[in-house]
Parts: sequence; structure tokens; C-alpha cells
Amino acid sequence: MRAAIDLADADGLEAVSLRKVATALDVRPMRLYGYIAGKEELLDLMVDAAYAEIRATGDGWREALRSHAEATRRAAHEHEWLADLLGGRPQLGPHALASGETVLAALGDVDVDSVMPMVAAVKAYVIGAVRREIAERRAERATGMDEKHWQAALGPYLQRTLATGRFPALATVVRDAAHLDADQTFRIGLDFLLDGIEARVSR
Amino acid sequence: MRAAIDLADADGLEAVSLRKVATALDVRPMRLYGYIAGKEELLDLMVDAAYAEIRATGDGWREALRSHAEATRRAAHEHEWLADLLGGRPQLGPHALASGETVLAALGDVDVDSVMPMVAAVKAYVIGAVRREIAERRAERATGMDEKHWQAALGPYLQRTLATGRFPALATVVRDAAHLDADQTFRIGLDFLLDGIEARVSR
DNA sequence: CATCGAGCGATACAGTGTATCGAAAGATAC
DNA sequence: GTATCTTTCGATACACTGTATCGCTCGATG
Repeated sequence: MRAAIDLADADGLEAVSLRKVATALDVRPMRLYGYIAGKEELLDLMVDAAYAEIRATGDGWREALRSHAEATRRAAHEHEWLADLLGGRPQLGPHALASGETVLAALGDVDVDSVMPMVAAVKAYVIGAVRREIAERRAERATGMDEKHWQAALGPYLQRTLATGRFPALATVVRDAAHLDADQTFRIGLDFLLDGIEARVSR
Repeated sequence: MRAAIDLADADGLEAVSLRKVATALDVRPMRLYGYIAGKEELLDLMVDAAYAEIRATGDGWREALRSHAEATRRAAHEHEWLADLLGGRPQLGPHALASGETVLAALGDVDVDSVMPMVAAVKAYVIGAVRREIAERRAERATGMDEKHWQAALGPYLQRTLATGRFPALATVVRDAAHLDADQTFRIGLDFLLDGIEARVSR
């Protein structure tokens, strides 16, 4: 599993193959099946290992949810392949459960029936936000490699398409709106969600 | 692309191979490269085609965002493979842009700098929520196949793990909290988010 | 009618995950 | 100490995957 994570960190998830993991461990490929049931289980183990770093800190439900969200995002920045795997399968490994425990422990004084929807909503938001963020980062890395303004980076295609006048509202927003960076976008969306939760919970 | 969607609808995304698509079209595999650049482009085309059904309806920003979210979820229910692809790469195809246009058009009277964060947050939530929902649905289908209560469905493992006492908060929530169905969970989270947006936008 | 060019597809290559089964090694019984 | 049994191990094989290469075929042009 550690070998697989190293491979994925270096060259992405599609670089993880049982054969490469085996050679990294100086072992014959079939030997891996003595420890894992197949590749899917290996991926699950990788995700669970990543959850070891995802913990909630601070007091109160809001700070717990916020810190858990930021920790998840941080882990995905460190291991971009996590964005490909998060939410893809239910995570019930020990580290994932321990991670959930840290956030639920901080929600002790919240109505028990509200806890699940709250953390489910935050987790859903984080998964989607991180996915989009990593996807955009990869696209920037693939094309451009240096240009900061994605308008120019993703090239003539969008410019041309927006110039057709078929998407007036989209063109207006792209032209007139301030473009926030990834950190701001993530935090604003998270604040939206936490504000909405606060309004319903404390009422 | 239509052939690929049929394959994915029937047997999941991993059943989509260029060879199978080719034989479905009664064509030799290499012939496909006259129309697409590779498999990734085919997947992008599939996603863009799915976006054709994802539109925002109704008046006002809240109803636009809500309907867009529900439409996305509906599309993912009809094409479960969409959950695997959503958010994985930036979507700039014509149908995806047209989909975004319908929601942005309904946000005309919102401060232009607030528009992007609003739709980004909703899209992120939807992607994550749908992913988790489909993942859970698949897990239920794989194990059990009939049991409604996932506590029993995912078997002795969780029961045993929770019984260890290492995750007291988790155990309490699982035992005491009401378990909502997927529809309710999705809508509650979406309402959290829309409420939070409303609080910040109209202020 | 001949030549050329472009579209096409058979073949090939380097991979992938995993099933099978013979060989080796370790543990047990005498 | 030897013989049997059992468990562990790995080489090989299979059915796939996406895609590069390149010779062939066929239609259009001179």
C-alpha cells in the first residue's frame, strides 16, 4: 500500500499497477494476492491510509466541520490521486472511521438527528470541490504550464465559443466577474454551507 | 458516443472499451480514431451528451440553482457512470456550456461577483453528493441486494467495529439517529447550501 | 487509362488484472 | 532421521486493454 501510494504520488493513479507495486517491493506480482483481494482493495487501502491525516480539530461543531474540510482538501493537495478516489466507494476502513469519529465527537451537543445530514453535506461539498479543483489544476498543468489567467490558458476555443453570442450570460460573467483563486473559492463555498447549517441547527 | 453510452448504461463505465464500441458500430477499432483522439475524448463526449438533459428551470436564482442540482442528480441516476466522470475533468463541451448558460441566465439580478462562487459551490456539492449516493447504491447492490437497512447490509464488520468502543460518537449516531433516505439527504444538504447563499447574497 | 493520394484496417506492441497449476519448502507423523 | 502431507509460492497463461505502425485498397484526379 505504501509502495502504491508512492507510485501514485509520483505519476498519478493510472501509474499504479499490481506489477509495478510488486517490482517496487521486489516481489513477484502474484504474491500480492496473499495480502489483498485485488486492485480495488489496494485502492481502498490507499484511501484509508490517506484518511490517517484527515482529522477534525478545534471546539464546536462549526470549527470541527471546517477543520475536517480543510484537512481533506490538504490531503488531496498532497495526494492528487485522492481526488479521483474520494466518494467513489464507501470508506469504512479504520482510519476513515477514526476520522469520522473526530468530527462526530465534536458534534456532541448537536441534536442527534441533525448530525448525519450536517456531516454528509460537508463531506459532499468537499469531495466535489476538491475534485473540481484538482481537475482544473491538471488542465492548467497540461495546457499552458505557466499562464495564470485561465481565460488565455484554455485557449482560443473558449474565446471563440463565447464570441458566438450563444452564451451571453456566461460571456458576461467570464468578462466582468472577479476571478477568485482556489483557496478563496473553496472557503466561500464552505462558508455558504456552514452558514446554512448554522441557520437551521440553532433555530 | 451513443454506442459508448449504451454500453456504460448497461454494464458500467469499465465496460466501455474502444473495441466494444467499434463492434457495436460494426466497424474496426482503429476506425474510431478518425473521429476521436482517444478514449478520454470519448468519455468527455459522453459527459457532454449527458449535459444535454441538465438544465435549470424556474425563476430566480434559488430555483435555478435548485433545479439545476436536481437535474444533475436525475441524470446521474439515469446514467450511473456519470457519477464516476463528473468533476473529473473540466467540462467545456457545447452542452455543458449551454447547461451553465441556463443557470447563469437566471442569475442576472445577482451581483456579478457573487455568481461564480454561488454556482461553483452548488456544483461542487452536487458532484460530491451524487458520487457518494451512487457509491452507496452500488455497495448495497453488491452486498445484500435486498436488505434496506444498511446496518445489517454491510454486515458484521461494522457491528463488530463499533462494538469495540473505539468509535463511541460514531456508534451513538448510528444507533440513535434517524436514517434518512437518499432523497431527503440530498435535499437537506442542498437546502443548507442555498440558505447560506441566501444569507450572504441578500445582505 | 495511369498515377497518385488519401482513407482504411490488419497486425503488432506493450501493457493490464487475475486464474491456474506445478514446484518448492515447511510442518507434522512415524 | 526419514517420509508424508500441507501450505506457500511463483512461472506461465489468458483474455483483455489503448494505441502506433504501415501496407493495402480504392476512389479521385491528371
